[in-house]
Amino acid sequence: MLEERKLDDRKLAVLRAIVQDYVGTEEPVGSKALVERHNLGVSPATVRNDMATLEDEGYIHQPHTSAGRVPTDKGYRLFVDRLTEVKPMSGAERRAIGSFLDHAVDLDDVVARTVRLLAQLTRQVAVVQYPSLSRSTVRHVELVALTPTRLMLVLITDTGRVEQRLIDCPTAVGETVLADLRSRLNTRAGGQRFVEVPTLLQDLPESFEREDRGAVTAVLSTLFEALAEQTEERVVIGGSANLTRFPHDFPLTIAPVLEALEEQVVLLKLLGETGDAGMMVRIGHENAYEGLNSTSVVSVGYGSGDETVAKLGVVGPTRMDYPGTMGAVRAVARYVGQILAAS
Amino acid sequence: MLEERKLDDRKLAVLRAIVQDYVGTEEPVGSKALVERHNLGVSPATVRNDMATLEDEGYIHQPHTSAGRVPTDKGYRLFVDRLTEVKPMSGAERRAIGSFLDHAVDLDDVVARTVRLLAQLTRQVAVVQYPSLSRSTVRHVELVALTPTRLMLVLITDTGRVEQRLIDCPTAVGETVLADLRSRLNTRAGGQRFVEVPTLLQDLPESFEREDRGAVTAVLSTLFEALAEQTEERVVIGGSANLTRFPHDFPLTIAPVLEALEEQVVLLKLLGETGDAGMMVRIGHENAYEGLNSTSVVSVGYGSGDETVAKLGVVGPTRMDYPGTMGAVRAVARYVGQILAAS
DNA sequence: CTTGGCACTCATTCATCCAGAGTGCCAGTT
DNA sequence: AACTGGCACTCTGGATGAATGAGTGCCAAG
Repeated sequence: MLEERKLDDRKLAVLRAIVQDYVGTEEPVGSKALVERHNLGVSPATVRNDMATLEDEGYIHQPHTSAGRVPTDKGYRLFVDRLTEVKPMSGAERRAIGSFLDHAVDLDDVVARTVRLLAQLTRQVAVVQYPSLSRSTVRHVELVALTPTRLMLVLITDTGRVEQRLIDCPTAVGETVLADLRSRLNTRAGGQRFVEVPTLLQDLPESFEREDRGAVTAVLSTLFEALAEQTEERVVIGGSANLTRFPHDFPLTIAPVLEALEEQVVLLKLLGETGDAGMMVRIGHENAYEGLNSTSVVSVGYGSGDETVAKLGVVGPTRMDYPGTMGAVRAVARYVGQILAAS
Repeated sequence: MLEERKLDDRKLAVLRAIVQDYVGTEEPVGSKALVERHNLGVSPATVRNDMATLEDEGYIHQPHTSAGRVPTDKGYRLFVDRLTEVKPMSGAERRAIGSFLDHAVDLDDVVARTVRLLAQLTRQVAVVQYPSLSRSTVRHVELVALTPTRLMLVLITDTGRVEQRLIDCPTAVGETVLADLRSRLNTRAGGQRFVEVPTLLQDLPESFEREDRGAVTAVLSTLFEALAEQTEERVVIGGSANLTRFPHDFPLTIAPVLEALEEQVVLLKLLGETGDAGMMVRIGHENAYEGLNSTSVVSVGYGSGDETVAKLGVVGPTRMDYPGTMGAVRAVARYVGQILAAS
């Protein structure tokens, strides 16, 4: 509050112009070039005064005396928060996204195509988390008796995944018991979220005859195990070659980024910080992970309907086209959500 | 043959020395430095003559007049083939490999640790293929009639994987036919390798009544499909940050390499070229994929027992320490094989 | 066949210089 | 009070050029 009193509209316009120019040219931008390219309606000298203020406040920075100014992380932050809007994709771009993703044949393919597409659209490194199934629900549970003491459990999730397990029962299970168990499993667990299923089913053995409880327990523990495994999280990346498009800060900054990108844990944490609603932009030092201190991360959740099942985003230099990147990330996330909802 | 008549032992020694020095210093090596660092027992002038011959024959190359010499791909090839031995890992290194891999808890972990380890040992980019299941065998095939025209096929592999498919038959299938089919499937396909199953079963429909053949064919094609999917191959990479250790040829050569590493297809092809027995070294332009023309690939198969179930290797600059890299790759492959055999 | 000598070539390095972009400050104008 | 034009100053980046030195090819002699 106190600080911002000093920043009138024109100073903000100057900051916006600086960010835009710098993102375009990748070179420090001076007062003269600024008034030429943007009609600010004032002279370079005035802009210089504004720039001095902006520098005092820490929004821009001078690499060395008598060079132009470069936005700081703080400057980008202000730019993203207050000086710009997410740039929507053009109709043509949206159609391209659609037709590219529509050809996906299964979940793996959706993710693979998404990461590719995002990398191409933004010309940066794309990061896509596999739909976490902890929010997923159970569509159907099937039990098949292979032999009297050997069952097969088939779990079908609402995202269309099928998982099957073999179960060795301590005692033989009759056909009627099996049918009973099958129907109870589905009425109680069907449509429920994975995480809730164990709670909902824990007292199930009690409603069976004593001699069948061992078998029921075996089935349940196998089911819980399968559910737990389905929530395993995974991240895929793409377009890492785009890192080389910044010959500027080389290779000082690229190596740690590559390392970070190989660490599933780091990526999951990174994406995990994204709120369930809305887009997250982490600029430079705002990233907890040190190797990403000179990069920005734009990420957003996606999912079918209004539920977030996973996150996706891009990693690029702090000097990135924020409006465009945010637009691309949002558009892709929405489209992936639609695909998941449809299938 | 004809060419090599010109290369006496000393010339070969000179080539060896050039390769060794160049790998160490990353700088073109001249005649004087050569005689100083290796006791060749002759004067620089003599070495110069030898170098001229070597250059005529295409084994070394001069970046510009009055610079030292650099080995060509052909030179490295000769070096690898005839001038050096695989350098065995030291005892300490072998123990380190063992203790690192021994802590793996499951297959995913083995692969993840292997790729990490290989990247660290060689300080290059490691590539590890998941054990291919094309060598796996069928343990059991189960057929369950859900409705008269709807069957469920369950495939169990010797690695414990279970795959299940629904089949819609064109005609109803009687219980006796089903039992017959089930038993024939298991006697013929049980214990057999995936790849051989289609051949073994292709004439199966003929031994059934005409009206059941449609159903049998449907079952078979579903089974073949499931088998094919189980052999899906996957490759993981690690240590891509090591690419940045060569600020020399930057970023001209790094971008295509990163692109190649993201292409599963390219990597699978690359590793696929490795013979089942023995190590493969592909130097520079020997790599079919253009983006890898300035890199060398050292790869070898690994597996439990004497069977190769997959390949692993590293990608690095042509100017790499071949003996050391080959030693590391071989040692890791052997150890992974042992782990797989034990589990 | 080997060697020492020698003239020659070039990349690299360093210092110097110049041009240009950009700044901060100040005094004058609106 | 805010803006502007002018001015002196700073500093980078590119160009120029000379010195350096590593390295070569060739030749005549051992």
